[in-house]
Amino acid sequence: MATIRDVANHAQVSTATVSAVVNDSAYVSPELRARVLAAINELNYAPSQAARSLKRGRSQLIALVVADLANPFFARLVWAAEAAVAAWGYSLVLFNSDEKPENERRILARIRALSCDGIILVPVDVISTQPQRGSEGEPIPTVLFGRTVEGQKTDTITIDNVSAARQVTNYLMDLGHTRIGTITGPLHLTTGRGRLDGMLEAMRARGLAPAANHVRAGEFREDTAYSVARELLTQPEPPTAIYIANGVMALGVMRALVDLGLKCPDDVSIASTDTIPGIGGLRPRLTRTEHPVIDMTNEALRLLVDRINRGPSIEARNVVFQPSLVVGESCAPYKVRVE
Amino acid sequence: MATIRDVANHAQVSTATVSAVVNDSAYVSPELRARVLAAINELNYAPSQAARSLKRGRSQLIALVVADLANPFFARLVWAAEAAVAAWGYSLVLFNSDEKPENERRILARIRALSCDGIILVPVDVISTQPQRGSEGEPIPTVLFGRTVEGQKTDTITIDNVSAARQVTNYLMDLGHTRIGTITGPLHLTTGRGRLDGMLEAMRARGLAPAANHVRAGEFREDTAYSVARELLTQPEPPTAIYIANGVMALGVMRALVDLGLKCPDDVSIASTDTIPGIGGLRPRLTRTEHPVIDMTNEALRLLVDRINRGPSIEARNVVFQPSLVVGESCAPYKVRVE
DNA sequence: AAACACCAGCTAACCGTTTTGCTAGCATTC
DNA sequence: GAATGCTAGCAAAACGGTTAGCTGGTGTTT
Repeated sequence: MATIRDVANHAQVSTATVSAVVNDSAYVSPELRARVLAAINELNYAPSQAARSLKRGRSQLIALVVADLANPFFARLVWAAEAAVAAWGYSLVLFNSDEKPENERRILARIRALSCDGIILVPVDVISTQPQRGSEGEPIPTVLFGRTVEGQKTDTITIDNVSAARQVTNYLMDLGHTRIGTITGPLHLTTGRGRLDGMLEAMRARGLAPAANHVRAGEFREDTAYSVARELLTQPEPPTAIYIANGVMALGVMRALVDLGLKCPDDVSIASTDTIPGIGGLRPRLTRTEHPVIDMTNEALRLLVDRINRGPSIEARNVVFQPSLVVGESCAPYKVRVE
Repeated sequence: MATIRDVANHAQVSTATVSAVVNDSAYVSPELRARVLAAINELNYAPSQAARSLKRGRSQLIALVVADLANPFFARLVWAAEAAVAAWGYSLVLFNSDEKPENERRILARIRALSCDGIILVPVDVISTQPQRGSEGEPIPTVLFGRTVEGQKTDTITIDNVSAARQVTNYLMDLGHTRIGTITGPLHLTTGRGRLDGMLEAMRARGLAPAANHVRAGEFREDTAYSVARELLTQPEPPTAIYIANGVMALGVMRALVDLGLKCPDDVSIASTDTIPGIGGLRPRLTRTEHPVIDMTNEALRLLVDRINRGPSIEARNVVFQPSLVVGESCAPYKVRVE
């Protein structure tokens, strides 16, 4: 393609002038500006991002690293992030760590090589929550999304997981349920841990606690949740209500119910934190918390771009979003079961 | 970060030697190689992708442009593409044209500026199916995905839409249905057009045709399909079976059924081309065709990388995948309706 | 009219790689 | 021992932009 020099020759000006026109970085007389623009048009010139990156040390690339691209929650994040990134004039480079620390390490090295200007990271490994050093030695601007570790020096965007779980659990208890089971996510993640903690806390506040065999690990996965739900519901004294830690697992539980011949909410009440897009169209509608993914993503980008422009001097900011309870038809008041 | 010169100084060799070691592009004595590797390690050196891109004219970036990132079908494509792109040693830059030609134009310009090595494009506009000229003047290697126009000079990966529609329609007719309605996609897309054509063709082969008011445009969207399905089913003589052109719309139709108090498959049979992930867990299971998205994506990348390496000389290849019918419980044999 | 300020536009250095000659040292051959 | 071939490693020129610093022409001030 045409280079800046071709344009300069064609318009009878210097490359500096062409650059000034392209970037609006200095005054150029209307006459020359017109000549340059004409030449650009005629030669179909577009500046090489590679050359720019090299000289400026900025690539106009923002990396998004998600922990599980197959999960609709993250798919939605990707969707929102693409739009936000484009709106700020960057391009989105997408990576999937697939919940594997070794992938994450490889990806972060690649991001460094690409000299991405910023990272939105759903961290898998604790190590990765430490700032990544970039090509200048100072850390690459990073926003951790969704998950954190305590005492973070990085900007973070999170949801109040404890509150989410508390809201849902309170709702179930308000309906009279006391024998409540739960299917949790991985407890080494703040999303998994916090949601279990919130549930336990809410029950404790009313002098309750789930039976030990009513607390099961579902790994945030549909198929695991399916089999765990079967176990949970086929034991001698099954829970009358189940709190499920995320939307994908709720789908698995619904499936288990149908396959076990159980009716929701007649036989068992189901409620979850987090949802999956499209599930809104299904019946019974799930009682769940909704997370403002779009707002969270936009805020993540606002923080990130701000940090890119203002450097590491400013304080780390931790923004916590509040989930909201959306009541569907998947929960019924507790009634003594007729055997 | 450390540059190649830092490494060269530190190891007491020239930059050329460091380059040779890093790229394995020339013989370097074991002794020097060891010194260089040690220096690289010590300085935590990683080559700048920007400088490489500039010099080599290759960026190791592959662009994926999808038409609608909110659609689970494309979300799945993104998931598969990220993995395939990484496996070939590239990074994925993601764009969403949101079905808007003007976005697509902007995106293609951006891709050119980034000097991406290849493009996987779900085209929105006919214009965009013409090859994009890159920084050397020759076209950027491109694979069109899912949709095409006839007489294409570009590599394409498609599904046999006509066959998909035919399979589903035949299945419905085998069950005895003759009054079959359909909710179509946009007819200017080959995916929309082909599926309608396949349905009409299958019916014509048995001397049938859908009533004019039983053919409705659903725009491949959940909400549109919902309202269109309501119209379709509340008219005087509703269809006894509906063929739906994609998975997202099937979800909308299911929702409409529930809201109208109709039972599937007792009151109306539902079948679709294409599905959405996660829908497999729901009841009744949808009768539909499944599209081998992962295979299609892997093949797309194989073609793309091959074209990147071998240039524009080789013939354009058009690979057509076959969908397969998956029978669920959403269809019942036709029976005379008891009014 | 001399001195000066101002500024549009140019020249050239630089960003960090890759790669094309080139050099110099050694081994082989007559 | 001179001529030749071979090759490991180097110096330096790109790649296509950005930008600091310079130049020379114009306008203003005294």
